[in-house]
Amino acid sequence: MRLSRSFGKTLRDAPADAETASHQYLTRAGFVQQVAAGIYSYMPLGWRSLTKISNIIREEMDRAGAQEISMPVVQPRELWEQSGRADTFQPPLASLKDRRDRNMVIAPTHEETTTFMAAANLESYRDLPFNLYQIQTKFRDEARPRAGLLRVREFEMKDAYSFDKDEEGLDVSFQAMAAAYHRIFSRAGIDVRMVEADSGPIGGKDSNEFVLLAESGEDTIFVCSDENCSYAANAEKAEFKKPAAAPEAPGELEEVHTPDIKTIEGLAEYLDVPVNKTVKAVFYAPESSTGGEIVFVSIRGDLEVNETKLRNAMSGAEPRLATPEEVASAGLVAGSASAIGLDASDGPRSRARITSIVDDSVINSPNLVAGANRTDYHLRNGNYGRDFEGDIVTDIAMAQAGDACPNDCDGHLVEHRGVEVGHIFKLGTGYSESMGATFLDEDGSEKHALMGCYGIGVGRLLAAAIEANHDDKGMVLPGAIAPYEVYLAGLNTNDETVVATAAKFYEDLQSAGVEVLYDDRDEPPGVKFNDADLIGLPLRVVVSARGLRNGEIEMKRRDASEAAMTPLADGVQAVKTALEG
RNA sequence: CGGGGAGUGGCGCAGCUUGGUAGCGCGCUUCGUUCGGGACGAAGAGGCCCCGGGUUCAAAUCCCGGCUCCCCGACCA
Repeated sequence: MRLSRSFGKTLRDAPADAETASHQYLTRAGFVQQVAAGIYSYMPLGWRSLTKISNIIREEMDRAGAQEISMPVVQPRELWEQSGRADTFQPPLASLKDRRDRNMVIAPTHEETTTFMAAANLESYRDLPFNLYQIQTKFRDEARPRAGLLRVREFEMKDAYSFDKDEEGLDVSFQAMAAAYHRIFSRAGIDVRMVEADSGPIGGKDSNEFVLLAESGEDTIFVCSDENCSYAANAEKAEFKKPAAAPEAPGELEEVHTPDIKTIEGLAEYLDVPVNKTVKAVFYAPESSTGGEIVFVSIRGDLEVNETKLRNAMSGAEPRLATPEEVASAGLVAGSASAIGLDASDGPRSRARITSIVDDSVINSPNLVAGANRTDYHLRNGNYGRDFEGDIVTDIAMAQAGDACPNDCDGHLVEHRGVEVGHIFKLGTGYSESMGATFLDEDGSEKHALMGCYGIGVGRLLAAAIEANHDDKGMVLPGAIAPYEVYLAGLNTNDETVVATAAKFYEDLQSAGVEVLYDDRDEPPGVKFNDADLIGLPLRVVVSARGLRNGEIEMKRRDASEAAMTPLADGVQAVKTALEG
């Protein structure tokens, strides 16, 4: 493609409100155009990159045995009522009515549609397994799109759905997709980590995210520092070893006066005990609650509550911090509360409205300082089991950098920021039950198919790749996803020999199967070099009067600081060699 | 949804406090010169100043209402 004919122009200045590198460079290089908040058009260069990513994904999905299909973006709301997600999907389903007043939705994902398709064609265990995928537009009316293509409302997504007859089959399908994902990201030239993740409301037992490490990412992940240990997890999911306290004989419960002490740190200092010898109380309520229910969380003073883990402990109900009014009406004394004495069945602190959830850090820690449920008083020597109990005891603590790895190794957790570019789930039978995807098994019994689902955000992957690969001049695109392989610039546009030689070389490269963006514009060298750096193709080739005096052209890799001269006669081969290296 | 910021030629901005001819840089058009890291000269084109209402002789500027976009947070299978 001749740059003079390529639609779209480079911009010297980025829009002032573009803050992240990928947003700025995608806009300046003319890859995308913003249409509305979180809604973008792809221009020719951007779409070529997106197509390259899509093709890599397509090849690897096909290789993994998945079959490509295409499902509708606009679909009847009844499908979503059948699965039960019509009113629960967050962010809210975008809806519209067709001319016959029928309720339609704009699909944010396609579990319903795929399962509907599977149900109509699945009869026997002999039909299983199969895996269906598409690369297609999704719309999610996110509350806050941000950072260019990193978080948008409408986007291209590869979504695949596997169907198996049993758990073993699901494991095989799941592993096949994980392997395909590793190949896809490797071929795209980006370094991702597969991390354990929370499944969230979609449910299922296993879920892994593929995260590209980048400071501008929205996600926090923890990776074990031990090279021989593979532990890596999203902060929402991350576990860690909580060192057990030294065994101590339980002391006698003792009330102490703690005037004006409201924080754990203040309490620990005032009583001269380590923070991890205290237990703090945090009050939550189910998001939807207006009835005064309280979730009373007890966790060791040195730990913070992980609200995702808490949500799972609350059977999926979204937790929110309880309001001061709710806390007061439950008879709890903020700043001096504890689960000790929570069992009193009379009065406002009736257990009917209070669920006690205790982090497992508490049960092995003897003689904790706890609230006395009386303003300005605390208790020494609180012991789980003797003085208080929980309705639920589980891990609800937030991991922090430096915590011990949960695996059997000597490592600790190292914190990274990252962008989630892929997510794979084991769904189980939830959708096959609601949508009726059943089959007759070998023994003649009717069973529900076990499902998995597997997503990749295609545009986000492009943005993430730029976040991870750029410098202060522009993108440094991995070759496999760059819109072209070579940026060919002819300098000295007043020199007929240079122009003719550059044009000839352009034809020669194309004939040799090299994808070339030929900068044939009548622009000064500086403009061409800066645009070459901005667009970030892997290799820059310069034809100039200076070089041609020695019968040479110049080649420079985008990720290299030095250029090298090559005889023009060997140019095509030299370019091919450089692209492979 | 809570908090903050911003809407003026394609992009980046000034003008608004103190109402009175819309301005600058880049980009764009034409001609000439120039040609290895965002060249130079000359002549041009291009603006419902976000929208609606109000005040005023007069509104980009003041007042009221609305819309949009960005950032932080909440949220984000």
